[in-house]
Amino acid sequence: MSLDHILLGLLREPRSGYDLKAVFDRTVNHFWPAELSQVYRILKRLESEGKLASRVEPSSKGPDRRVYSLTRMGRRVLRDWLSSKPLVDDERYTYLAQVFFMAELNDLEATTRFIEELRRKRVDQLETLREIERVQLSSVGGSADGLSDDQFHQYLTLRTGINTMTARIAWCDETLKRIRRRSRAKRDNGENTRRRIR
Amino acid sequence: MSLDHILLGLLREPRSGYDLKAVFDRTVNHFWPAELSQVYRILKRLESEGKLASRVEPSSKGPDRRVYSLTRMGRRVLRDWLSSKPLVDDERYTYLAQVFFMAELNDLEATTRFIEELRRKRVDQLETLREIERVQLSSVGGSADGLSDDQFHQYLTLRTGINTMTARIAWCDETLKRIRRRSRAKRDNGENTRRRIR
DNA sequence: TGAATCATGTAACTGGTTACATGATTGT
DNA sequence: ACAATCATGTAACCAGTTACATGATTCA
Repeated sequence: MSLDHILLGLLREPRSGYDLKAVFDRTVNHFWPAELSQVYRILKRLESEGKLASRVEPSSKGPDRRVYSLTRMGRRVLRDWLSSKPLVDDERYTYLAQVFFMAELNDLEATTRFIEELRRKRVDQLETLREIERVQLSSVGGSADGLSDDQFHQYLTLRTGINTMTARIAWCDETLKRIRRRSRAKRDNGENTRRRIR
Repeated sequence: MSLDHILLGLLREPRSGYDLKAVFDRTVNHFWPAELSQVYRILKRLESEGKLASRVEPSSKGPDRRVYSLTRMGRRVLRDWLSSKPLVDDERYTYLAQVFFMAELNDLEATTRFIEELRRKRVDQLETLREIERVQLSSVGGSADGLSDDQFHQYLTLRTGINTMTARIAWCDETLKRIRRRSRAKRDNGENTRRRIR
């Protein structure tokens, strides 16, 4: 149901589905990616539920646009959702499932390569977030103090992305260290064993 | 497709759906929760795809059990998946969507209460993870060095949970601080404005 | 005797993705 | 002429949840 509310939130200004998708990609994408097809379906349903109203407008460029705006009911639903408790979702991480079973490969170097590759992806993601942060802060003079209330709340969501991404990179580093320590211990142990056997 | 592979992973020892669910809840639950109904459906499909084989056994307690085990193909599929690149999923956070639009309430104290409530949930989750860590480490003498290869990889997934949860709690604290700073600035500013108006 | 646990499964629904269909306008 | 962008939508599929049906065994 959350995409519903995100769309209501973004529609505090009237927009078309196509516009909405563009705004989406620039703003909430980092914690809620969405496909255009899904956006259109939900807009339609929200209108049938009375939370949105739409009118068709000619476009300056390309075909007619269907522009949606909040109804009184839509705004009420949005505010009720904002006033509710923090909604914490289940989280699923495929790559952790891979790590969990990776002993099956019986190859600590494979695990190392895996973590290194993951680290690269995470560094990329962090850089993207930091870039957005830079743009956002520079538009208000470089300090978070200059943000409007709206911008401030949006900025907070960016900060948590940066925080967790940093923690994940730290986990990669911690993990690589643990693997090295383990490999060392194994090698030493192996040598001792061999020596004893001879 | 990940639940598929997780089940294959857990089935390195033959088990029934019911057993599997119990193991699930004790082990991979923190990064991949699953419902029993879903487990049964996927086991059935994996068997029809030739990745699992099953036989019915009488139970010591209750009705007959259908015990699944890996086929050669199942093991190959598991190993291929483990050998592939880290699979990083989209992440969706409803509570961040709430924060993102929360300026609509025009009430920084509401945001404060929201973050405090969230912090409490996160502290609970962290405590759960730490408890699992304690149990796991104490079973091998308190140090990660005593873990088997399998246990070691499993322990790593626990560590990332602990890391990110800690980062999220830090974000709550950082956020509460930012809000206080902002409220102070607003109050001071408001007083100045009022004074100037009079 | 009745609750808890063991055990397997189906059906209806939900929220998402990918692929496809259609077509106008703008700039090279 | 053709690619890029603007613009809206449908259909098929997929992975998950919730609710329900069924029934055996064990223990208080």
